[in-house]
Amino acid sequence: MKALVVDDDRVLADLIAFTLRHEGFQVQLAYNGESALRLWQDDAPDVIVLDLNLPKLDGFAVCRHIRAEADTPIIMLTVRGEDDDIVRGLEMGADDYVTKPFSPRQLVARIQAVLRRAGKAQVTAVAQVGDLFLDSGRREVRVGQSVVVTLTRLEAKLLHYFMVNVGHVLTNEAIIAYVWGPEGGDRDMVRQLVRRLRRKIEPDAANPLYIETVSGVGYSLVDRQPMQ
Amino acid sequence: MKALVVDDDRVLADLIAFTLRHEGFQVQLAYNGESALRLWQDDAPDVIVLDLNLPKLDGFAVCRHIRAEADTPIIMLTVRGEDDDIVRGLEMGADDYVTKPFSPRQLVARIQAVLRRAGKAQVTAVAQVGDLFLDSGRREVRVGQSVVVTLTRLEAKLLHYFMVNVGHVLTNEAIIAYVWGPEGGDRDMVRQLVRRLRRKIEPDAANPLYIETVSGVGYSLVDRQPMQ
DNA sequence: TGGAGCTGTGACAAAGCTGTGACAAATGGG
DNA sequence: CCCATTTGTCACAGCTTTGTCACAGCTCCA
Repeated sequence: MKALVVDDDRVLADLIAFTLRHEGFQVQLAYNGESALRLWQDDAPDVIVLDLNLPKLDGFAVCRHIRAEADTPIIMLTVRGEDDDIVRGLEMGADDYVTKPFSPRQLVARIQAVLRRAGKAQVTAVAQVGDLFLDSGRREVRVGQSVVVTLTRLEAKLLHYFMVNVGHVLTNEAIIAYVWGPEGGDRDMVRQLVRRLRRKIEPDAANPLYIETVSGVGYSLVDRQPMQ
Repeated sequence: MKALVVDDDRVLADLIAFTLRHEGFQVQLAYNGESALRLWQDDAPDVIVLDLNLPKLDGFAVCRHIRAEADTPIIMLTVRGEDDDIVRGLEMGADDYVTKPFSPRQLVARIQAVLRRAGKAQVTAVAQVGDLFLDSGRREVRVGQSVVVTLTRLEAKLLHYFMVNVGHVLTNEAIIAYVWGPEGGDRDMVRQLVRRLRRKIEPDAANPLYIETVSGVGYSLVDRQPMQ
C-alpha cells in the first residue's frame, strides 16, 4: 500500500511518513507541488496526504490536477479554522480534511476510512435492486428467475451505477463522467451503451421496464419488485 | 436522495435537517438511537448523520449495528477534542467525523464527498411552493393530489425560476435571460412557453390560478396553499 | 373613435431527442 | 499474430419540443 505525503514542513512530513511506515505503508515524500505531481505520476500511490500551503503550486492546484485524471483518495491538511478552504477542497474532490494539529492516530484512522471507502467503491460488489441481481466481479446479472447474462465491462459499470442510484435520474453528463471518466464521451456513446444494456436485461427492450428514459436529461433505473 | 439525521439536541437536528433540505435532500429525523435504527430499516436513507452522544443506545452502538448490515455512509458528530472517540468511530466503520461546532457548509461538503466516493450522483433539486411539487431531476411536477405531469426542459426551467422567486414579478427580460441565456429570445417565445406551462399545471389555463400575468411587465407565481 | 400595444391562441415548420442499424476501429485472449 | 468481441461513429426514422407567424380580443390613450 503506497502513500504519498506532501508538506513543505519537513519535520511534519517526516513524522507523518514515520507514522505511516509504522502502519505498513510504503511512503514517498514531496516538499512541494511539482515533486508531488511527479511522484504521483511515477509511483501511482494508493493515497495522498496533501498539505494546502505549499510554495508555488499550492495544495488546491495539485488536488485539481490529480482529480482531473484519477480517483486517488486525497486527504488534505490545513490549519485550524479555515472553513472556506475545507469546503473548497472537498468540493474540488478531496476526500477528507484533517486540521493541524492532529494526532497521528487520527490521521491513520482517517486514511484507513478513506481507503476502505475507496476500496468499497471499486471492488466486486453484489448488488440487488428489485429483481435485478448483479455480481460486478463476474459481470453477471440475473433478472428474477431468468438465466444469468454476462455483461461487457462498460455494461456492468453502467448497471452498477444505476443500481447504486436506483430511483434517481442520472444525467448524461453524470453517466459519461462515471463510465468513461476523464477522457469523457458523448451522448451517442451513452445511447449505444444503454441500448446494449437494455437488450440484455429488459424482457422487451422496445418497451423498457427497468431503465427509463428522461428526455433531455438522462436515464433512471426503476426498482421493480420481484415478478410473481 | 434521502438523509437520516440523528441527534438528541433537537435544535441542532432541526438546523441540520433544514440545511440538507435546502440542498435537495429528503430528511428524516431521529432524536435517539432506537428511532434511528427503525428509520434506517424502514426508510433506507442514502446517508446518515449520527451524533455520538445519544440517550441509551449511543452513536457507537447505532453505527456498529448499521455497519454490520449495510454500507450506508455514516458521518458522525462529536464534540471538539475527543480524539479517542474519533479514532474508535472511524475504526468501527464511520466514514467521516465532523467536530461540533461546525458550519453547515462544511457538513454539506463532507456529505457530498462521502456520497461521491460511494458512487452516488449529485442531489437534484426539488422544490415546493404551496401545492406545487417540482422534481427538477425527473422534470416532473405534481399539483396537490393530482397525477404527476412531465415537463419539457424549458417548462421545467421556467417553473423552477418561478418557484425560486414565488411572489415576485419576473420581467420578460429576466425570464428570457434565465431560460434562454446568452442567445436571448423574444416575448413571443416567453408567451408560448408560459402558455405551455399553464396548460400543464393550471386546472383551467384560461383562468390561471398559479401563474399571473402582469401586463407590460411579465409574470408572477402565486403561492397557492394546498387545496382542501 | 381609431390606432397601437399587449396578451392569449392556433397552426405549422424547424430543430432537437431518442432508438436503431450497420460497419469500422479498438481491445482482449488464446 | 489472429480472431472474436466490444466499443465508437455515423446515418436515418419517428416522435417531441420549440420557434415563428398570424390573428382575435382587450385595454389604453391621443
